[in-house]
This record gives sequence, C-alpha cells and structure tokens, in this order.
Amino acid sequence: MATIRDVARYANVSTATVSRVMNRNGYADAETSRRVKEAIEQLDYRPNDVARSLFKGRSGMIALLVPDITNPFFPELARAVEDKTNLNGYSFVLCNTDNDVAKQLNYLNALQQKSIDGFIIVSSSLTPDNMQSLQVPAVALDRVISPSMPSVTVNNRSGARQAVDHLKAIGCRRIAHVAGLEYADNAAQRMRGYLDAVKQEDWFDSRYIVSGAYHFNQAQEAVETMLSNNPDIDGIFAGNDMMGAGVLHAAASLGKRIPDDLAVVGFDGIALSETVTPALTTMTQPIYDMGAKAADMLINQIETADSTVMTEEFNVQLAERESTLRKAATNEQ
Amino acid sequence: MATIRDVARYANVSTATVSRVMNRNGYADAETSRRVKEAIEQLDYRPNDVARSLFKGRSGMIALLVPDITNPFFPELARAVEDKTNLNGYSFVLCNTDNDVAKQLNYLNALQQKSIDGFIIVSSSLTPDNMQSLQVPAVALDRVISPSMPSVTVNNRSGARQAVDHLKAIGCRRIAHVAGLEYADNAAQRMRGYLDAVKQEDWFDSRYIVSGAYHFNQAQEAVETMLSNNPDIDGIFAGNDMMGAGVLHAAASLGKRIPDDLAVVGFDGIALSETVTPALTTMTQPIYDMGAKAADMLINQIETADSTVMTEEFNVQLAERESTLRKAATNEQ
DNA sequence: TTGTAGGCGTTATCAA
DNA sequence: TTGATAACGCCTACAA
Repeated sequence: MATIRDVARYANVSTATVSRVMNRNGYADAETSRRVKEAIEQLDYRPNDVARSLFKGRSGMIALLVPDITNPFFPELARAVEDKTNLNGYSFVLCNTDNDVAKQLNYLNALQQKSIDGFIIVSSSLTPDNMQSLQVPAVALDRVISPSMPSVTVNNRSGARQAVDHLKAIGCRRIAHVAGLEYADNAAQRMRGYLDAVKQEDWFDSRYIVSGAYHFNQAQEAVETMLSNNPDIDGIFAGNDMMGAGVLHAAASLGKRIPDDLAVVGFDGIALSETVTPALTTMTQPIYDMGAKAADMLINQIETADSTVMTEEFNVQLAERESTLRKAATNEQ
Repeated sequence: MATIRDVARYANVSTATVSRVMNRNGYADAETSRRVKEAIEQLDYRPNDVARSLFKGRSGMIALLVPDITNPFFPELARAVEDKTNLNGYSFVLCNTDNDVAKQLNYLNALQQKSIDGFIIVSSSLTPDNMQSLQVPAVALDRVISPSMPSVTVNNRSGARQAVDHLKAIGCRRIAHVAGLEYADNAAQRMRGYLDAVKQEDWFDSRYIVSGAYHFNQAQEAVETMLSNNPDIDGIFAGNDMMGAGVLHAAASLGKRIPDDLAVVGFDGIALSETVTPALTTMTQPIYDMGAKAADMLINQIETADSTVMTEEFNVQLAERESTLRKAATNEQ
C-alpha cells in the first residue's frame, strides 16, 4: 500500500501539499495539483483511514444494537440504518445483544475504544444510568431508554386500540389479546391500548389476556389453550405478527376457520404478515422510515453537535387483509 | 479519555512499562505492575483501539457482504458470523450490496482503507477478477465466486433432486419447478437437480419450469398462470422457501387444496417455512453452521496466514411438513 | 504557494 | 527490570 509519503516523493512535493490537494483545502498551484493527482493515480494511492481516525478522533462508523437480527422485525430496520449511514459516508456495525445488559455495555465500551461516532440502540433492558458512560451521541429506536435521550417510536397504545376497534367493527364480540414480552415497554403499551378498548365491555375477562412473549411457538400454545377453554372468543389481537402467525396455526389445529370463526389482527407489518395464509391483517409500522429517521437524527447530532433531544413518534396504519375480511360482516358496516 | 501517558505519569513509570504491564509481555516488577494497574483503575483508562490498529496494521474488524439483509435467508447467516467474530474478539461490519458490482467493489475498497482484517462474501455477481484487488483474506459463502477462493456452500443439486424424489414418493405425477434468479449459481444447480429427477419422465415438459426470481410475488404470479394452463400439475418444487410461500398463495387463490391437490417442497429452511400455513416441507440448510464455519475459516486464515484454499460443502436435509403430508399417500409408501 | 515539524495513542526495539 | 525513542500514516499550525 502506497502512503502519502510515496506520493509526495513521486510528485516532488511535501506530504503537506499532497494532503492539501487531496482534501481540497488550502492553496495549491494548478500545476502542482496536477502532478499530485497524477502521482495518486499512478501509485493507486488510497489514504489510510485508521491514521485519519487517529488524528481526527472519529472513525466514521455508526453502530446499531438490536436484540437479534434473526427476529424479522429488525432486518428492515438494519437495512434502513445501513442505507442512510452509507449514504453519508459512514460504515455500519451491527451488534446482536439478546437484550443482555452485560453484552450491551460490552459493545458500548468496545466500540467507543474504536472511536465509534454514534449509536442507535434498540433495547428494553438498558436503564438511563447505563447511558451515563456514553461519550458519543446515541438514539433510542423502537423502545424508549431514557427521557433525556432522543428516540424514534410508534404510537403503540393508540395503534393497539385501533386494532381492537377494527375487530369490533367487523362484528367480533369476544376479543382476546396475546401479549408480548412482559418487560418490554412497547408490549406494555400495546396491552394498554387493548385494555382501553375492551375493559368497559361486560364480557371482558382477564383470562382473555395470555402471554406469547413475542414468539411464534409460545403464542400458538397459549392460544390453543385459551381457545379450548373459551370457545366463544371470536377475535384476537396479537401483540406482534409472529404471534399473529402463531394464532393462525392454533386456529388451524382447532379447526377454526379464519376469519369467520376467528378474526385476527397482528402488529408490526413485517413481510411475514403478507406471506402467511391467510394473509394477516396488521397494524403496520413504517419500519424503514423509522430506521432512516433514527439514522438521520444521529448523523445530525454527530455532525452539528446539536444536542436538543428530539423525539419522533410515527403512526401505525391498519392493513386489512384476509384474516379479518369477513364476506358478510364487512358489507354490514 | 485518559491516555497511556496519563497512566504512566500517575504511576510514575514510562509509557513503555504501562504497555508491557497491560499486554502482559516483557518483564515487570510485581510492585511496579501493581502501581500501574492501580493507575489504570483509578483513571478508568482504556486503550485507544485506533492507535493500536494504526500500529499493528490490523483493525480487528470482519465484514460480511450480503445482497440484502431483508431477505430472510441472511439474518441467520449474519447472526452466526457475528457470534463467531465476536467470540474471537473481532467487531462485525454488515454491508448490503444488492448484488451490485459497483457497490461491492466500493465496500471492498472502503473497508480495506480501514484496515479490515477479512471478508465473508455472499455474491452472485462478483467475478474472480474482482477479487484481485483484495489484500486480505476472504471466504465465499453460499455461492462460489472463484475456484481459488475458500468457500462454504451446500449440495444444491443433489438436494434439489431429493426434494423432487420426495414429491414422487408421495405420489405426485406431474411435478413443476419455480426457479430462482437466473444468474445465481445456486439457482442453476437447483434447477439442474430438478432436471436430473424429471427429464427422463414421459410427462416432462419444459413449460413446467417457470421463473420466480427468488421472490414471493413473482413466484405467486408465475405459478398461478402455470397452474391455470396446466391443471394436472400436482407437485411443485420451489427453488426457495419464499417462492414456496408464493406457491401456497397461488394454490389458495385457485382453490387447490394442499397437499392433496398440490404438494409443495421449498428450499432453505428459513423460519418462514414453519410459520406459513400449511407449514412448508423444505430442504433445510444448516444456515447457522454455514455462517459459523465461514467465520472460522476466515479467522483461521487471518491468524495463521494459512493460505490453503479450503472448501466446505454442507448437506441439506428434508424437513417433512404439512405441505407434503398426504394422509392416504404417506401410508402407502 | 509550499515545506517543516509536531502530534494523534500505541507498541516494540534497543540501551541502560 | 525499566525508559527513551522511533515508528504506524495522516493532518495542520506555523514558517518560509
């Protein structure tokens, strides 16, 4: 690898001049400039970014911490962040944390030793205290970590309420809920939205809420049990799409037809919701936009040292699909 | 941030001594060593990795290039690579290339400027020539790039053949194929495997092969057309699971029952294949193991400068699920 | 307009 | 057993 010194020698100038020409700052004679560019070309010189980082104290890298990229909600988020960081000349580091606090702190430290420029963090386990050790900007994504930290989220509570209202609108009389991870902020909000919509109903019963821990299998099992014990349930709001798919399987194994015996609404709008049969009605989050927005906010913070704490809440949107498309009922409305 | 000099001052020693104590190399008096550790503790000193990288010429980072992390095959691969790299003290960089040659070369260059230690590459567009500019070790994953480059793949051809044989075994008489991306090496192999199994059959007709470009929608549309024109098709081998899901939708919209009217086998074994209804029979790849193996091979190359070109081919395995579980036929076998 | 020289933080060589 | 010092490759006062 050629260094700046090689280029300088080749062009018969000093390294300072090469640097100036290369970075277009400071004066440079047209002829000198030409010689330098020629030399760069000839030697196929490319500046060493590590040396640059050392000098500048910034590495041009941005990290995204997610619980598990294998969870289908995160790839689209990651893609958005990567696209944006890349577009702005940054490199993209991905970290799977399993929501483990130690792992997260580990990454935070290790990457700061690499002069990382900023973090985007999806976490339901980090506390505001944990953020104290951060020396660089960070944005919380999908889940709030601390009120004093910028964040990008969705209206989980009112979105959940909309989902349940939709089930009511198509004629459901007994609506149950499969809840997500207990300690996750967004799961709690979605349950609250469900309660907003049903707790006044005379049929409401706390046994209509079961936990699926955001997982396909657990949701399927929990729902099979619940449906067996409460055969009059005719609508289910699942806290996310994976669990929605679990509900579809549970229904199938009990011989319930969807949507006529049982209507289902999910939450998230991941690709899976469309590929499942019947296609799953869901509250779609603008996942890509959320990731992109978080990246924008972070880059803005990095480059302008603007420290106002921005907070962005996106709206979810109902995507009506087969799992709630009742031939008769929809016309009735 | 405290530097090694701060520590040296605090402990009344030279930076050289601090470095030796910190890295446990070279002699160090017990008492001196204690003082240095004390100083490190007190000042909460953490070595600057960028400076280290500059000196060593290696950054401790490994990059994975994939076409699109949004494609459900890649997250598990990425997770495996991240786990392994991390376990070995490396950081993990993820790059989405869209299989675009320019983007890929861009990443290759940019990351080498950052003294990246090695690459794992999933690509069906890079040529052996493109690999010339590589100054660091690289491993091809899922698809071969050059015979002179280490690679981790699966037995696409014989796996595909197994899939078709399974369809025959459960009683299918007219078996069609939805093929993947034309220019992808693995798609070609899978089609070849399909042909191995059917081209001697008297019913075989080249119209039984349609392209789905590895996509859900395209597969669905192509198969709807094909099934309408050839109602006697009773089995379909899809080149991947996404397209398998598309086939299920096509069948549903034509009122064909699965598996009795139409049996379906996919390829890949991504999570989707289990969550779809009916669950999709598929040839499962050991995705996580493949990623882990590629990472192992790469790290080994990096750390031992061992340049023998290893090649690893994993075997796919049939996972029988509902989409081929014919009540009558399976017993007949 | 250009060059000299010092520094970014670490490591390794060599002398003491 | 320890310390001075010269790299690693780049950038930017400052001087010329």
